[in-house]
Amino acid sequence: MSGVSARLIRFYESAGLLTPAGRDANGYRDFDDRNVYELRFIKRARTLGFPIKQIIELLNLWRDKKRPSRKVRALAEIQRKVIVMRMESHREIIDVLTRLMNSCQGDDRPECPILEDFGSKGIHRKL
Amino acid sequence: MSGVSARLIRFYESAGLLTPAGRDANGYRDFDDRNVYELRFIKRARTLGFPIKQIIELLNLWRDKKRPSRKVRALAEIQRKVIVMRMESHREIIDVLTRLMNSCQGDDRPECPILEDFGSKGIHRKL
DNA sequence: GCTGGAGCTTCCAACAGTGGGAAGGTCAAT
DNA sequence: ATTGACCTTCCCACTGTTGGAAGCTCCAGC
Repeated sequence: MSGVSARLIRFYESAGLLTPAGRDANGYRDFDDRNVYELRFIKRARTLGFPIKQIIELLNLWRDKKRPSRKVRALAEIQRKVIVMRMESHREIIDVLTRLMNSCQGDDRPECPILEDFGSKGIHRKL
Repeated sequence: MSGVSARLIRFYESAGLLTPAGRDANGYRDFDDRNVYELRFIKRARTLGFPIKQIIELLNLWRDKKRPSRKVRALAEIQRKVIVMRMESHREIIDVLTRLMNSCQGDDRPECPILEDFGSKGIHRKL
């Protein structure tokens, strides 16, 4: 129902994300609507790259009916900045890799500017 | 000289990346030019996001004087694709977070479209 | 010489998230 | 009653990096 694997559900529960599910007489977990909702919530937040700790905070805000939406927005803003920074460094990496690949013939000869770049000293000002 | 922490040097050595450094009479590692070169190589490759296993392959190619540059280029190409894919998913995440943030007032009231989105079912076609 | 501090050595643990597997219990269908 | 597919808990692996502890060594100051 949530699309989360049994394994991961147990992990989320032990990590304090998920409200522990009730147990049947045989000890099996009995998930209610709240659990399913939380799991979808967690899955969505993970998809957006939120780390576990942040998701705990988000869930606490969700559970608090009197939360100020300001706090939710602040968490989203932090996350956005994190992802933007990562994307920028990815952008740089792609630029460098593209440049290196263009400089390398990629044939049967051993000469390779990529390997030379990797070992060269002091060229890498920024990246 | 390489800019790699002592800790990480030992890890790289144990992981089979770095040619094991010679030892002095007291058991201390005695790094030579080759070690320093390899460490700079590793550092550069890590900066570009290459995982350890790929770096091992790259170092093996570097050590092989008769390597075909084709192989080096192929590894760089794979890595480029990996980073491009990551960047694209980051791009999507940023779009979603930006949209969510714009939809949330971010004041003292509890209403928050971000939380509502996280728990809603079936809306997340792609992201 | 003796002591302190800063290096070195090793091993063990932790982080974030998953996945993999073992060992045992339970349930439903055959 | 047996089989297969679940459930339960546990521990381990992985990515790369950092942290600590315990013990040794080196050098500088006194």
